[in-house]
Order: sequence, then C-alpha cells, then structure tokens
Amino acid sequence: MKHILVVDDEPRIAEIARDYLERAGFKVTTAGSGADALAFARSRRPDLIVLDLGLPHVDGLDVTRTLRRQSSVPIIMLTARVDESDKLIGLELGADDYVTKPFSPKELVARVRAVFRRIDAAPERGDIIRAGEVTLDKRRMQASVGAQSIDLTSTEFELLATLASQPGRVFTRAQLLDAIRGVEVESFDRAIDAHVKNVRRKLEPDPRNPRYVLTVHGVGYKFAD
Amino acid sequence: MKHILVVDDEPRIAEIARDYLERAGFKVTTAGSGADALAFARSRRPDLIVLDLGLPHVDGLDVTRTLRRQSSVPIIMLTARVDESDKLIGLELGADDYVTKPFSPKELVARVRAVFRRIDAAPERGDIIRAGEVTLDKRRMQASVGAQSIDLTSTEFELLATLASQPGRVFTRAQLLDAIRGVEVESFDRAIDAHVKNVRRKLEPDPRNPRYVLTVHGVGYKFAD
DNA sequence: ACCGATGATGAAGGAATTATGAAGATGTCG
DNA sequence: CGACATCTTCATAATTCCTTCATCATCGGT
Repeated sequence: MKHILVVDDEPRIAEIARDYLERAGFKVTTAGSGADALAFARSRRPDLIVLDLGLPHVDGLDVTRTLRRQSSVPIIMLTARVDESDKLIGLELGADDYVTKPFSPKELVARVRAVFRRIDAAPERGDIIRAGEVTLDKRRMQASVGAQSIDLTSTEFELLATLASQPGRVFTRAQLLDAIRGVEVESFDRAIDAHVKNVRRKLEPDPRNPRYVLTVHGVGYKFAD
Repeated sequence: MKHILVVDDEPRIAEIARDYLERAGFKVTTAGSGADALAFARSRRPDLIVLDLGLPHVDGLDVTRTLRRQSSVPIIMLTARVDESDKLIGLELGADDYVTKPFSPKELVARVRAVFRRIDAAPERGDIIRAGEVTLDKRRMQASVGAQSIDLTSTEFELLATLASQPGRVFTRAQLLDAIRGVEVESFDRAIDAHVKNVRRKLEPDPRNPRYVLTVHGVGYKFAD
C-alpha cells in the first residue's frame, strides 16, 4: 500500500486530506511542521509527500530543497495564492505537481493518483539502462549486476549511467566530467579516475580485470559492448 | 548551450516551463502564437521546440507541418487531450515526444533531456568512415573489416582514419605524423613505419601482402581505392 | 641482374598514461 | 560541534604503447 505524508500546519486541512486519501486506499501520516516532515521522510520513506508551501518557520520550499538532496520522493505542493505561487514553484526545482488552495479534496486525490500513475507507468524510454548483466534504474538511482544490487554514490551512478547508456562509445574524461558535474565546474580530469576506481570496486567481480568499465588508453573510458 | 523555444498561448504555462528549463541549463525563448513561433524558428534556429498542440488560430499541428518543410528540429508536443489519435497524428507529423497537460515541469525537463540524448547519441555525419570493406567508427574508436571488428590504439586509429578518409591519396610520413601527433611534436619519420606495421598486423588478412594500407615507395603510404 | 636506397620487422628501452591507496577538503547528519 | 560520507587531490607503483634501433627484405634505376 502506498504511504503518503501530508504536511500542513493547519490540522483541519491535514485531516481533510487524510480522510480523502485514506478513503482512496492510501496509508496516510500527517505532520504539522517542516522539521517533523523531514524527520519522518528520512526515517520512514513515504511514497509521496503532500506539502503545504506556506508552512511557518521552515517553509515548503526549504523542505523540498532539503529532501531533494537525498531522495527523489514525489512531492505535491499545496499553494495558497494563485498569482505568485506558480512563479515560486517554477523557480524551485523538485515539486512534481501542485494544487492551489482552497482545493477540492477530490482534486487532490486525482493529482496523487496521477503522480503514482506516472511513476508506476512503464519506465520512460531511457530511464532504465540495461547493458548486459548491468541494470541501472535512473528513477530509483539503483544499480545492479545480475540479481545483485549495489550501492553507488550519486556521482558514481551518473558516471556509470553515462557510460552504460552507450556501450562501446568512448568518453573522454572531459565529457564524463560534464556529464556528472555540469559544464560549469572545473575540476581536475583525474578525479574521474578515482570515481572509475570506486565504481569498479563495487561493480566488477574482479576489479583488476574489469569486464564492464574499460580503459581506452590515451582517450578515456567506455562501457563494454 | 542548447536553445529551446517554448510555444504556448498561456504565459503562465510558458513561464513555468521557462524557469525549469533555464534551471536545467538551457537557453529559453518563449512565443505566444504559432506565427511568432514560425518566425522565430526560421530566423534563430532553436535546438528544440516545445509546442502546445492547442494554440489558437494556427494550431500546433499546423506549426509542425510548416516547420517540417524546412527543418528537422526536434519537437516536443504539449497536449491537453490524452486522445490516442492526437498522439498518432503528432508522431506522424514529426513530433519527437509527447507531454500531456497538466504536466509536471520535472517531467518536461526529463523529456527534453531524453530527446537531446537521443540526438547526441546518433552518429554525426563524418563520424563513420567507410572505405570498401573497412569501416571506422570514431565515436567508438573502433575499426572493422567486414563483420570482423578490430581494436586499435588511439595512434593507430588516427593513422588509419587519416589514410582511409581519402582513399588513393598518398600521404607523406611528415603529413601522417602531423595527423596523429599534432605539429608540435618532433619525431622520427620512421615511427610511422612501426605504426603501419602494427595496423597491418591487425587489419590485413595477409600483412605481407597488404590490401588496404599500401606503400608508395619513396613517398609514403595510401589507402587502397 | 646488380647495387644503393627505401621499407619491413622484431625486440628493447623509455616516455606517457593509468591504477591505487591515502590524505585533505567539503558538506551533511545527529 | 563531532562523526561520517563523499569528492578531490596527490604521490607512487604498474601498465600500456610509442619510439628507436639493428637487421633483413624489397624496390628501382642502370
């Protein structure tokens, strides 16, 4: 069963949302502050968060920003004002959808269902990368070799995803830096070597004789094809 | 930097899209009508167009049709209707992907990125060199004779690519040195001989009687034509 | 067919590139 | 603030492969 966290400082609103969402078949937890929401999200990993933009102290955007550093949990924003809200949300990365207050509970349920549909729908083209026995799930940021799933840091994941998305293509270190860091950061090329080493340590059965992430001497790296 | 044209008659929607796409590192221009969009596309050549299907006067399909007569710019359609027939029509006319309204801005960004990934992944003109049975793929830095693929070092690959890019033309050793090393390096001419030997060993069915990389006595080498 | 000049070849040394472990820097969490 | 994780940098070891050289084969003009 999908677990939804509803965050609003007005208990009345939160309760209405809870009633409707529970009736729609979801498990619901409510939180009255941004701090509570963050603590809960960290420890219990809800499947979706309904978040009031106008929380006191730590507002919805702060919560979103903090959450986004560690998770890609879907967020639906509740916004009070119509005029400014779109702009604000537009500027802040991270919300998946938004509902303006006063909202109809039925609309909220519909939006929640829509988000889950999107997520559960057949993976987007390119969202799942399969290259031989290696599988990368971009949405869940999870990698696996065969049935064995492995933990990668976000940088390592991006690096591997870039390589595995086009097996056989040779990437220079500069290209890989772009892919994992964005163009703006200037970093020493050799940082890539360190990440490759770490990826190999986690991914390869025998890191000394890589089967997947291969070195192309004088050029860069490629994923085996 | 990639330049994206967003076309929607609702400024609110266009602005949200602009904000998200700019945060994602794209340069964005917005247009409120099909006529503006066509004018802009003609004069400024954006790298991708996000196009509302339900534009007034000249609708998205008209715009697409007109655009397609003169350009192959990627198009992502925004459509309110989920109707399957619209999808078919749009794809027939050359839309590259679809996002249904109301859309999550994050999804839009993801689709845009996916389209660019597809485009950038496609081999560019000149990236594949074909000379008889020999094929060179610069992106993969791999050569093949018929169906047999061959691993070359980067120097060997550059040497062969230089020769094969102009079959029949004779290259002096100095020219070949320039091509593989850059002008600045001073190296003994005869190093080329060694590379030719190695290329032949890997490439030729019978290295003693070369079929592809031919010696021009007293001058240099050429690729057979 | 001869002979000087040019090319082919295999081996060895050395330059350049990559691998690796550890330390420093940075940011995050409790 | 201290513990922890991650990313980057650095020094050094290991590896690749480029160049050179010596020797033998081939070419072309006479």
